[in-house]
Amino acid sequence: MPGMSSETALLDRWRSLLTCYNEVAVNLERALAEAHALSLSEFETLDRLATQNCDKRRMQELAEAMYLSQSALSRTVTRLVDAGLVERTSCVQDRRGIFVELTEAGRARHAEARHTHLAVLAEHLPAPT
Amino acid sequence: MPGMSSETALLDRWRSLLTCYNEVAVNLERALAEAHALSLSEFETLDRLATQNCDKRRMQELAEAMYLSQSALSRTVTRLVDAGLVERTSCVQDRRGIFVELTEAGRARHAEARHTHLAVLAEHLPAPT
DNA sequence: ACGAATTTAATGCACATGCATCTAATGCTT
DNA sequence: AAGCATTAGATGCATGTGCATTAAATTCGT
Repeated sequence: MPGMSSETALLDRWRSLLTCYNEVAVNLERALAEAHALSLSEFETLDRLATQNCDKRRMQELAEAMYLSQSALSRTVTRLVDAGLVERTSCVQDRRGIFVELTEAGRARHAEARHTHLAVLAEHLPAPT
Repeated sequence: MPGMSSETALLDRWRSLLTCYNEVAVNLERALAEAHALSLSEFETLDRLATQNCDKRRMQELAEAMYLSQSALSRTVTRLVDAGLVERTSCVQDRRGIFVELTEAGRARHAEARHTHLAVLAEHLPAPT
């Protein structure tokens, strides 16, 4: 029966991807929440802002680099604003646009959380075969 | 600076895992919903029941093999029951336990959906390097 | 230059999930 | 045998997400 073994190989790869992803994601989520009061989405948002050269990003640019819908990102940013970690500033060139910018507190929180992030990856992300 | 390149390698692997997982998961979710009115969790639940030798599983056994909390699984099963795809039958040996069992409709739905599942994996799961 | 179409981001809504709790049944200790 | 601890699974609750819609600003067509 042709294609049989490639089907099971495909399923195996998907299963192992799923296992691996969930293992890391669950532990990241827990560690970031406990140690830094951040969800994974929140950390990823801060990380995009801290990592890219300029600390000021349009919502849309942010959304493109992330695995969140536009609405989910909007609310994530709202939570970060409420926590004092980012600020929204409207953009003069196109007044529909919104800039999101790290605050000092946001930069500091990200710097702390980065270590936890790396530690969890080192512990739970299996080495490449 | 020691460990520097391994850190970026770690981050790169995590990013690519994330990208890959999201790409596949989003497409699976959409394809299964459109073509078979199933969420990924629902499909995975049916799949566990259809794949394991006996079609009758305790909630707990099911939960162990899945990436869902106990409560999420309980509600997923409730949705599948409402859709007529599985049945709950209580277990005589231990009357706290609940057996979950595929119905004929459930078996049929899984058989159809399996093809969609494989097709999406084949299309979106990158080949191993 | 004016109006329609498009784009940006926020919001109402429905819903799936996890945590904590609850109920029922079983096991364990004395 | 009685009582306490444990286990199985369901449910209340809070929350994060996506879809569809909305409001405001910009762009395009004529």
